[in-house]
Amino acid sequence: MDDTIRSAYGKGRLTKPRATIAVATSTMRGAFTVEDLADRVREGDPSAGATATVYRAVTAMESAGFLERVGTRAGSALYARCGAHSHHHHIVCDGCGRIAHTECPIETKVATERADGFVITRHEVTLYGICPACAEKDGGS
Amino acid sequence: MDDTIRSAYGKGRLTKPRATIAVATSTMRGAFTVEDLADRVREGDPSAGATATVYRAVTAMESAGFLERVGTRAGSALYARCGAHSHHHHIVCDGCGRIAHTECPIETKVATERADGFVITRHEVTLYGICPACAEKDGGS
DNA sequence: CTGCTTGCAAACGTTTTGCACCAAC
DNA sequence: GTTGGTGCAAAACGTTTGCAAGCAG
Repeated sequence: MDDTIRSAYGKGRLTKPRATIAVATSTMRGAFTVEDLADRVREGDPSAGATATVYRAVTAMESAGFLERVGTRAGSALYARCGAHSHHHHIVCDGCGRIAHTECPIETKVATERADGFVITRHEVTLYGICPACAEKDGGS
Repeated sequence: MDDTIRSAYGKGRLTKPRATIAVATSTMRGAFTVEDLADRVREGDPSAGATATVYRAVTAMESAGFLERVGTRAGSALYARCGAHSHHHHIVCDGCGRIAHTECPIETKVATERADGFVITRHEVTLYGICPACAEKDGGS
């Protein structure tokens, strides 16, 4: 766990606020916004978690491959920790933010070669839905 | 062409600014941001094209199915006119914004049924790349 | 006439940045 | 001691909204 936190920022420095922020990511149940994460950080340590710091930490963790941007909700970017999987995409629960992974639905040749003469360099695929827990909670409604 | 413009806003009113804005959409070569469109509108009629008006017009045209949101670039929403195709997705050129269409790569059963127990309600798929023209322009570089 | 649309400006929420201070290496 | 990280506040960004005036239907 400790080495996990150390890896969160790649070769960046591991300061106390950064450690707190990295730990906070593991307490988030699924996808979260930067503000969600900042709130969680402040719960444990009100002196830490300045918004700007959390934004910078999230950017650093994303660069290090520790976090992934998994979608958007109400104009805010959603992030999540999802280990070192290979190329994949995400299913984000509109109810609770829980995420699941899916394999890339785009055939390799389409994704990296040509489509209509375009050379595809990257793609974004995000699915949104309702997770089993939220489906059960909402029940018949 | 005239009836095309009339259809742009569905049953909304067709005012002069709105007509100008609708015409401007057809002069855009591919995907464009709202600000891009507003600039184009102002080129022809500096008195028209207040940012708020263009935003409202774009929203109205999107509701009417005349425009589609096709992706994101540098934090701004990208829109494009793409006729009345059925369900499809877009390939956006990172060079010039030109777009192409692709069929949905997500099998229907995955897209609308279940994946990891999630009930998928919607999905976003956008490909980014370089169009043939931009590839040629950049040439050997 | 009615009420949708306009333009302006101000508000909004998210994210970024300038700066002086401080702590990790 | 050098460099990168922190916190604050302010700015930047795209976008939305309140309002009085205007024009389409």
